Amino acid sequence: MTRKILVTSALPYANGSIHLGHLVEYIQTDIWVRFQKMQPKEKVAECWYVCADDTHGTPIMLRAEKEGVSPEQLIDRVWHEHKRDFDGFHVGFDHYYSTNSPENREFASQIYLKLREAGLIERRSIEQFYDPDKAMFLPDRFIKGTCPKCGAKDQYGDSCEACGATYAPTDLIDPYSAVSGAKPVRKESEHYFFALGKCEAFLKEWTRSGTLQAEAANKMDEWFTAGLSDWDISRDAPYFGFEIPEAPGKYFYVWLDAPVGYMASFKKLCADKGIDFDAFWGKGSTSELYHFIGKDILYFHALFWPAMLAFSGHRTPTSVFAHGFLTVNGQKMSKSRGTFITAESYLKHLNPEWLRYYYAAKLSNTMEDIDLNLDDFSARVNSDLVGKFINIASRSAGFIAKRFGGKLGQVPAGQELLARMQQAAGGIAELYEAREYGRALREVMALADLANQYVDSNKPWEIAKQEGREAELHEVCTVALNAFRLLTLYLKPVLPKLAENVEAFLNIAPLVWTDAGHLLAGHAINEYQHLMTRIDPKQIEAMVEENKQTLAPTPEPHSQQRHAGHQQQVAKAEEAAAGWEPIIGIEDFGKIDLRIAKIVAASHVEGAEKLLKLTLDVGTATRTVFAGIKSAYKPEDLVGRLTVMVANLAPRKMKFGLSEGMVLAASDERGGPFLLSPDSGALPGMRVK
RNA sequence: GGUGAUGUAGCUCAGCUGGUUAGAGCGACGGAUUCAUAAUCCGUAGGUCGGCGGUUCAAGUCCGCCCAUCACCA
Repeated sequence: MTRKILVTSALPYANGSIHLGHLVEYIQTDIWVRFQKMQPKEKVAECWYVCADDTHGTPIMLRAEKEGVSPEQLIDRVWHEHKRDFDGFHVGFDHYYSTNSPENREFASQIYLKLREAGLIERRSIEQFYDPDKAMFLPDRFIKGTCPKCGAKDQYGDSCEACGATYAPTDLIDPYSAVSGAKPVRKESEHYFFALGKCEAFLKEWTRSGTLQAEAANKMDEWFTAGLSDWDISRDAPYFGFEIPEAPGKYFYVWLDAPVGYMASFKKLCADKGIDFDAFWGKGSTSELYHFIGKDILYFHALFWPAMLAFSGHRTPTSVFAHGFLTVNGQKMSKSRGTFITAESYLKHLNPEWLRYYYAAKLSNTMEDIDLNLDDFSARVNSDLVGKFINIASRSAGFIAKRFGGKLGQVPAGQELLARMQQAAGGIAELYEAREYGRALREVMALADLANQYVDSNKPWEIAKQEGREAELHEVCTVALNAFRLLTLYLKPVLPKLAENVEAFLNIAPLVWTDAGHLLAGHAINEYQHLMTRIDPKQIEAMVEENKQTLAPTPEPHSQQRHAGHQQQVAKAEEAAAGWEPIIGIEDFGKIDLRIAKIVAASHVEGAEKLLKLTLDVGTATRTVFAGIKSAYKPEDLVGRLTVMVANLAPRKMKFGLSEGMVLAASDERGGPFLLSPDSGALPGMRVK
């Protein structure tokens, strides 16, 4: 069966730089595509890889305004930056486009009209916050105000970064527009909705028939259980995007036209290369369509997108491949720790293929997060790539050049090592196909170990000193270089640039998978030049240092909307502005009755994630308090110790019982909570002031 | 708060439907070697498989509770 394959990576948003988190996805996809392109035409007739910048939405509009340029100018500049970064990492798109293209406008409109015809578009009015100064509606993230729970100032409209509470923007105290500072007003507007609920039967069917990852299927079940709600697909002017047909002043929400960008990008490629578009996107198409995405945007790609396609007369994706997030040194990427590393700065200091190899070594077909441990990174790359793999060529090539005029000898029929390595081609191919790159590379490195053992046991350096053993020496080095060629072939999807250099060294045509079926003999090769250097830890240090940022006191608002593969997972607490709570007078402080309390009993609370139940002796009375300190303290360690409590806090009814006050503890992103303790001598019931 | 996932040697990870003394790579340590931009080869040590309890003839593998990390939803 001949396969025709179209592959996409999610569309990066055009308001930020590409960073190492994004690259997990593009490298994962690129490896898969390169593997497919190495297959013979009888197996894989065509394999195309397209992507584009995701360019619409409020954040882009406002950022352009802030920079004093038009949105078009902004997205044009970012496109070039993104393209440069992807090229730098050898991500080989067949076409990299923009969602702000005529093709995309056409497809988005067309799909919308088809959905409307199918009765899946509904209109109704909703009330939202509106900025009267800027004359625009405000997304939740652009409304700030005081947290209704803890009173922290300047919190976003969806959640508080100080206390973690979540709420609706309408709950904020003294809300203001993050754009103009004006007090937002409530205003009604008509919105367009995609009736996802009506697609439920189809989606359940699609989920079952598609080859979704097990974890993704679980997620889908969760969503089905929760019920599918309508999707708001329109935004009011001013909005940078496409106007909805026959709806003046209404624009497609950026997430509607973003995935459509896959089609638009491919359409343009078709025009350039004469490819049959409908063979890939038409209803009933027998070609394969795969979307590589981050797990955070599964909802869009496994629910909205297939529904949009199915009810607008298109084929649905063959599969959606979701991957996990990237952590660096076991933690979320952090600007202050210097682990929020941009593609650009990585390329300034390090070799892109090191990262490609390391990611590949960590990747599987699951949605699990992967960790970039910088120490492990250099140890692994140096050991595997330079120590094991490159070393095989380096230790054999000299003899061929010096003793045999740069010409390979013969390989005896049935040579054991090479036969074994050749036989591995099928298994390794299956692992690549299944996106089990980590396993694939483990196999390849096991073969590299065998090759080194072969050289070691045949000791060419000894043979070389003995007269009359030239033929033996020639054979050993020829076998070793053939082993090296096979290893290069197996690593080529991961290390395309290195493979190219090896092909030049061995003086051979670009390697394809079927080349595993034959060996090189009596062939003239070129002089060996070192193919890869080791990582110097200083390079990593320099890169991390360069990425360390002093955080601005007032961070600019950023969009919560996640688009394609945008792992914008920077540790949150750092983004919170540092600032003192409102200044109060002594009389205000006097209202707080702080007392020394002795913990006489402490226990876990069934079903509570963070709470411990404390019984406090405050001298004249006993109080029950639920404290969110479970993460830091064991109940048995607390009994008997003294701490400080707010004795006159209004009792609060909680799910688990009545909490009569609170105990004091310190914490921030560096740790905690740490319970307060008085110096010795203090007794239960004493007032703290 | 709800749901899902993860937690196995110093590090990064394998361990399928429960079944002999729990594995690999890297690192560490000891030896060998010198062809190779200190690479390679041989060997050694390291784990109460997050914790507690349960089911079973038998549990890293199943169940419950707890702890930790992460994600999604509200």
